[in-house]
Amino acid sequence: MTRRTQAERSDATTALLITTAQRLFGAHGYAATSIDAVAAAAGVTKGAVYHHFGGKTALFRAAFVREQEETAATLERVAFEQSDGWAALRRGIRTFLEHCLDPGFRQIVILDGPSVLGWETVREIEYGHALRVLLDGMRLAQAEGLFAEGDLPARAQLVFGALCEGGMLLARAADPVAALPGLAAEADRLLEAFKV
Amino acid sequence: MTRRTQAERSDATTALLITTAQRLFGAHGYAATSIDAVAAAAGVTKGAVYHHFGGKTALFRAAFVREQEETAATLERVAFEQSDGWAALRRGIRTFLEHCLDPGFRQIVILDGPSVLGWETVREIEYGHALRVLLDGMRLAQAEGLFAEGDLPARAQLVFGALCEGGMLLARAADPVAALPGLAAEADRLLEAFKV
DNA sequence: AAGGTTTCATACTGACGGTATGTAACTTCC
DNA sequence: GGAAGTTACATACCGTCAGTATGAAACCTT
Repeated sequence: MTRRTQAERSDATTALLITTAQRLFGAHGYAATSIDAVAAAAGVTKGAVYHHFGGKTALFRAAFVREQEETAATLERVAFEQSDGWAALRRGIRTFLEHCLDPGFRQIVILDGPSVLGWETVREIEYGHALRVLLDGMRLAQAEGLFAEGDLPARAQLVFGALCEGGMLLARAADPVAALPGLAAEADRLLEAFKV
Repeated sequence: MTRRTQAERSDATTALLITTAQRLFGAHGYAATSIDAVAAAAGVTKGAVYHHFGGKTALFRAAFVREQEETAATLERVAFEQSDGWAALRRGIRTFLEHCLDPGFRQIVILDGPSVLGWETVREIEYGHALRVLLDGMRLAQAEGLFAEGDLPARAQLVFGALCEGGMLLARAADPVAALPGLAAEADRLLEAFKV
């Protein structure tokens, strides 16, 4: 093997483990995925996992954070393309719903996340990613005079909960692509509740 | 022990197991609760559990259904006291949020349910209980001409998702009793989105 | 009351999360 | 540039727990 620094070795293994964990946890769920399975799929053994992560929960948390990072990045990208805060919110809703068509995202973030990490931890992470983007959009819309006064964090949370349900609903639809517009319309309507 | 019929023995043990499972799953979560622990707390052994239930998941499912039954009963009771469909919906929202102050309900229904049973199963059960009451309320309000046309099941689902988030938010508040009115107001506002 | 069925207890197996310990790869210091 | 020490991993092992097999006790049928 070519000579690598410790940092390179460590980073490569860690990154590979997170990617592998994301794939397996996402495909089969947390409970049905053993640490040995993740390690084997990554070409290492359990020892490596426990060297880099505190335990199975910590490994899952890393995969969860990765999902959140990817989601937030996508949301921010499409939001920036919009002209005003309100358009960004509407576009974000649609994008989030589409994002829920990824089975791995649904399994890790929506289904297993709260159970494995607890609600507090999940929301803490989301406040730094997907939920932050939503809240930023609401703040922007409010600054533009389009959004009613009120408890914005709570409001964002409620809408976020509705969107997660919408995403699951969409994924179960016989034809998700066809179901998206109608569902997005209902979600948009939810948002209208807070229009000034 | 006094002589009992088989049906009495069976029903008594089953009921006791469900109640005990509800308590332990609710207090410590699904993963941290062993079948042996439930059996011991109910004064029987694992053999009895596996005689009456297909496995740990089936036992949890029974506890989940029980939670739903209790929730739906409470919601229906308060809804019947209201004068019209819209008032019933508003009262139901408030009652559901209060119901989320029960840690066992949050743990079993909101946190562990989707992960353990899967989203399909959870929603199937909820469609026969809590979600059905919400949908009935929406249908009633619509029949009274107060509720806008649209995909009611999807709408109920979205609102339900928002309410679950609201319930978790409420439970985390430093003073839930004080936080309830504000949160209920935000949730009510969500509902206003569908007012004609 | 004898034989059959239901209800449950006991004994056991395999899988898996986690730990302890050993070893190879890399870094630091002389 | 080699010894000493640290980091990155592998291997072996333990405890826990879901699930199964088997047997005994309670109940039912005739």
